Amino acid sequence: MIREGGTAALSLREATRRAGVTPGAAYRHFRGRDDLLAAASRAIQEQMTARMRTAVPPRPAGEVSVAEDAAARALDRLRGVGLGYIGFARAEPGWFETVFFGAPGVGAETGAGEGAGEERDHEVAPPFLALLAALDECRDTGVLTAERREGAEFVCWSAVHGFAELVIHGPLRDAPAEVVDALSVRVVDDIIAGVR
Amino acid sequence: MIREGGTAALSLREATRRAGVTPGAAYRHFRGRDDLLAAASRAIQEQMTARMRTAVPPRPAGEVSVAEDAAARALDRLRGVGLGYIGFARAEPGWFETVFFGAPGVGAETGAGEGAGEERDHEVAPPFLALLAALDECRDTGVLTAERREGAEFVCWSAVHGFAELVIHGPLRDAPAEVVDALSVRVVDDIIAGVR
DNA sequence: CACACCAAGTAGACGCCGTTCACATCGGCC
DNA sequence: GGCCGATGTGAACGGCGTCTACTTGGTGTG
Repeated sequence: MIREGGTAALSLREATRRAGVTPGAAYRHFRGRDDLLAAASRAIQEQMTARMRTAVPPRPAGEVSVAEDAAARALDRLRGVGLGYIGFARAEPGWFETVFFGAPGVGAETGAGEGAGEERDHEVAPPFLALLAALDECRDTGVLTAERREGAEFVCWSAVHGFAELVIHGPLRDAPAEVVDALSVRVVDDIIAGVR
Repeated sequence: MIREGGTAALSLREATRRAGVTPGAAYRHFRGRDDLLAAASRAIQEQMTARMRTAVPPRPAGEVSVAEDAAARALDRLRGVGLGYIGFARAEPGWFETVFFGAPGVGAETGAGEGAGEERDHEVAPPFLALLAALDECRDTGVLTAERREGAEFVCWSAVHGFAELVIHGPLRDAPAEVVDALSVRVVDDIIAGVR
């Protein structure tokens, strides 16, 4: 349901209907619609990281790792993470909409959890972890100084996520695919240049 | 209602209730809830551009415009647009959420309008226009080459909009204000560096 | 073996929502 | 003076999320 129609299209009643069950049964497994949405969001994030992993080709078997090659590989990985993120958003806009946006409303009413043992949802999202790893690799291979590494994840994530939204909801909504392709690499390359 | 609670908090019934009127009356002025939301979005965008205009200090009265100064002023204006955008998103997250995201669902079912004279909503948003103007000024003053100017609006908008989302919904949700302040200028400066 | 127990599901209700339709009302214009 | 269009009303329909009391079927234990 999320896949076609986005977050708003997730209906608890419709979900139970498809499961061949009455609406009340859902409350045996989820605290409510929001909880169901959060569970879906987690499932989607796994798919997303998997896709981002396959988007960047695995390191070639040759072990001739001159420092220069290691740096180039780190840069390629960083580009792959960014382009993979954008690619996922374009391929599955409904899923994408849910991932980083689904759970909390705009109000700050998330405080005052019920129990004490409540595990907060503040664990870092897997796709964000992939970005962190790529940036660390850039620092370790000398592509990024330690100073420039600091906070770079926010700059990179901002640009890539913002572009994804631009393509899905914004003025690039119905631009031809080749234009979006070209702009994708432009955004990723420019942001990497700016962050170095 | 949108201001506190975001897009989802806009209820047509509640709106008519506050207006002291029955729900049906709304349909004399709007085609439905989506149309009301679109009207609200337009109103918000005007407020947003006004705020972005005041965020960048007006040009000093001195008319000693060496080319160098004109370039510096163009750069300042570009920074101001970016920081104003982020500032608006932080000050009014509910409004912000609606502006670039309110109207269409994720599906592409916007086609097949009813009448022939239907004016499409593809007119460019005013805050985006402010960005275009700032970038043009950068080109005219030599800050940006004509080649680099091409498509730069998408790179800039991506970074700034993405950062705003990061602050509102993402891992920077409850970061202290000073950290967000510092990261804001980092993002804006890095993206300008990358785009040049 | 029998029994208590508990997870899972059901039936039905409540209040909110968006939307529609037939009907009232009231002001301005020919 | 009578018409008409804009505006609002009242009631209804179906869908939604959520809650509560009640049934049921399997499982582990005395």
